[in-house]
Amino acid sequence: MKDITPKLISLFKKGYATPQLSRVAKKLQEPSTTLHYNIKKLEQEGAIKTYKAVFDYKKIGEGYCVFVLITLSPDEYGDPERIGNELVKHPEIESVDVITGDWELMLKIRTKDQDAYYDFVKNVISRKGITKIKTLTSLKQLKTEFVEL
Amino acid sequence: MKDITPKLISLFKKGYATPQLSRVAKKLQEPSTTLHYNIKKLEQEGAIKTYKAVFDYKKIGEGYCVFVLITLSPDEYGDPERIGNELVKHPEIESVDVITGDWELMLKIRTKDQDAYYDFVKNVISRKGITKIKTLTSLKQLKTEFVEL
DNA sequence: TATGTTTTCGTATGATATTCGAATATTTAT
DNA sequence: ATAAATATTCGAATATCATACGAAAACATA
Repeated sequence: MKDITPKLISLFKKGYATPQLSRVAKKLQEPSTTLHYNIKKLEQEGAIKTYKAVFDYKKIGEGYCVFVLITLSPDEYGDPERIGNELVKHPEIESVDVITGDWELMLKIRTKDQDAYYDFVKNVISRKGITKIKTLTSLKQLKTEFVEL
Repeated sequence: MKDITPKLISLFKKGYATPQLSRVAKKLQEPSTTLHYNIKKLEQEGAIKTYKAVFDYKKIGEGYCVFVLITLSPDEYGDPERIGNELVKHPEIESVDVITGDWELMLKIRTKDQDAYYDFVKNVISRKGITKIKTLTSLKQLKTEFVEL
């Protein structure tokens, strides 16, 4: 056994997919060359960043999902993007937003289980610059990435 | 002009893409037939829900992004999934989660601008069953759907 | 160790995207 | 308004690619 699956998941999480021209052509009843032209234009304009897979995250060992609200320390408060751009690197993090209101950053994180999340908090989130976090645990995901579950 | 673009965006938001076998094969240095077998298995198991595009949402007229924390009325509190499953239908909503803590539901919503969001709140969110909402506006998106921006 | 099942992977085939060029539509300049 | 430049549509030919198939290997089960 080669166990290619985790490698596939890792690739498809961010890309390595492509539009299915023939299905689109059938659906929209337009010539595929015209669609091709329009799609390439969207890609070149940067309107489309990538094509990727959406998973049933429970089935790929990432069933635990949380939102993390982050309060930055006074010295980091002025530049939330600095810490945000470090967090972005971690594969467990689905999204990072600088936000308004009572907190400075919002993360969406997926891990295997609560234990794995606790490790992640210890190793990644509990660092200088982050004063306090509030974790909102997802009990049930009804829709993600525009895809109904 | 046919203005196919909005139709394409609508389709690619949820699907109409497919794995790019040849690129994966080159990347992983594995025979494409073996990869094909493994990918089909993931799809049949339901581990992969769909393949879709990730956009630069500013460039497709959905630059305004917010997180909405929802407090349900006492009579709806026991079954947050009911209202959640109604919300799921709206194309502006990227994700819907039932959550723990001070609120019952968490939404991620994308609209053109603040005006469009206000309309959305009036028409969709301000309804019986939803007592109170707290909107956290995204000032800057650093990562979304596992894709760095 | 034998038997059934799953996984790998080459070959052949069918399906599909992409290129190209011409026609049409749209925008821009005068 | 008209012409010129540019952008978009789309059919035909080509090149690329995914998929079906079958054989061999790996793995699991008894």
